[in-house]
Amino acid sequence: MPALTDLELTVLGNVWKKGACTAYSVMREFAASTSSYYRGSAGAIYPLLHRLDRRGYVSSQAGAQGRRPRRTYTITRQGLQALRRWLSPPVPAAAAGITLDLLRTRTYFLAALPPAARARFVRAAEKQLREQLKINTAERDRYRRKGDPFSTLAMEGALHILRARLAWMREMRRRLRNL
Amino acid sequence: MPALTDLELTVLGNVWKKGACTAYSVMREFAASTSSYYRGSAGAIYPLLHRLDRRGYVSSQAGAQGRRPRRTYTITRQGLQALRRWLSPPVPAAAAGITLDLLRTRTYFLAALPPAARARFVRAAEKQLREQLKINTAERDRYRRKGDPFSTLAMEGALHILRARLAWMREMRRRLRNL
DNA sequence: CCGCTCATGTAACTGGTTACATGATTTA
DNA sequence: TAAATCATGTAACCAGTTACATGAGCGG
Repeated sequence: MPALTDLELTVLGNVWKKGACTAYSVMREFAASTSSYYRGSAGAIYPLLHRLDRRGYVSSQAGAQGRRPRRTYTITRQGLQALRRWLSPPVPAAAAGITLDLLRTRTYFLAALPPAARARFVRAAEKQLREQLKINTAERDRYRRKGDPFSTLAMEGALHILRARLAWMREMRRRLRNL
Repeated sequence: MPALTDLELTVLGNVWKKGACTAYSVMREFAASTSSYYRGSAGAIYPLLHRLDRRGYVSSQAGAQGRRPRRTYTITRQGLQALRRWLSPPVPAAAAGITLDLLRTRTYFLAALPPAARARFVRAAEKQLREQLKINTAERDRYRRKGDPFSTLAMEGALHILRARLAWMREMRRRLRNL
């Protein structure tokens, strides 16, 4: 059987964190998260949890109330083991490597613009970054109030990156002047 | 006709930057880049350039040398226009928003580990980040030597982010001690 | 009783990857 | 002359999204 993907492990982590929960509630969490690269669509989550169930990483209980199916998932020993292995060294290089940054990809081609338009791009980017900083600070605070120190720490990471990108834009503005 | 995707615009930008070039050379560039989220596979690039050609964003010249096809692409006026529009305000919120960070996704679930193992994770992550910092610094220097200030600036952005993630890990180590 | 949210699922689509086929040209 | 690289392409696959269908339960 193939290794679990990052999405599968992230879902597994969610199930672990919540205790018994439905596929729907995991889906909501993904959809609500501002940080999510995955949209958290039903078409991804439902088959994924079936898969985890079949392979023994989670167990499922059919809900007794009513006649319609209401399935709750719980992580198994094997699932917790897989989750812990994922969180243990060695950390794969790809996890630390730089990913897609739509501001960076644009920066490569800034020479295609006249100087004044380059400055406009940078200012617009700074504005958007400040906007994102506001949104994600609010999310960090929500986690903090909920008393979830690890999610708080995770969002803190997102804020670090956002501030770094903002500093990069300020530096860019300076450097563009004498180019 | 639908709007161009970010990948299409990135390829278009590459063609603009190189002047006349083959699909193969664009593919090599993507494959070589450490920053690329796209692998730069033939199966993606070749059809993509055909598409840009059909829609008038690039023009193609069949190579005269030999009897085998050797197609070079050049950006058109319409293509340059699209590229400039991409680089002009408003910057879409998604471009500034936070993306997938495989260290962050792991951080959410660090509570599943015993305290000593958490610290091991952070140290391993720091090690990988330092490794990536070395690799990307070298890439930045390559761009600098080539005299490409915008690509240099772009890689500078990647370095900013890598350093921010490293600082975040150091902070995490401190915070984990009294948790 | 109307609409909203909870809840489960599927079918069609999309866009990129993997793996392969093919052949010319260059280099050891 | 063999191996590597340049060069172009395609077919099968895969994972996630979009859009939809279905129905229960609850609040206004």
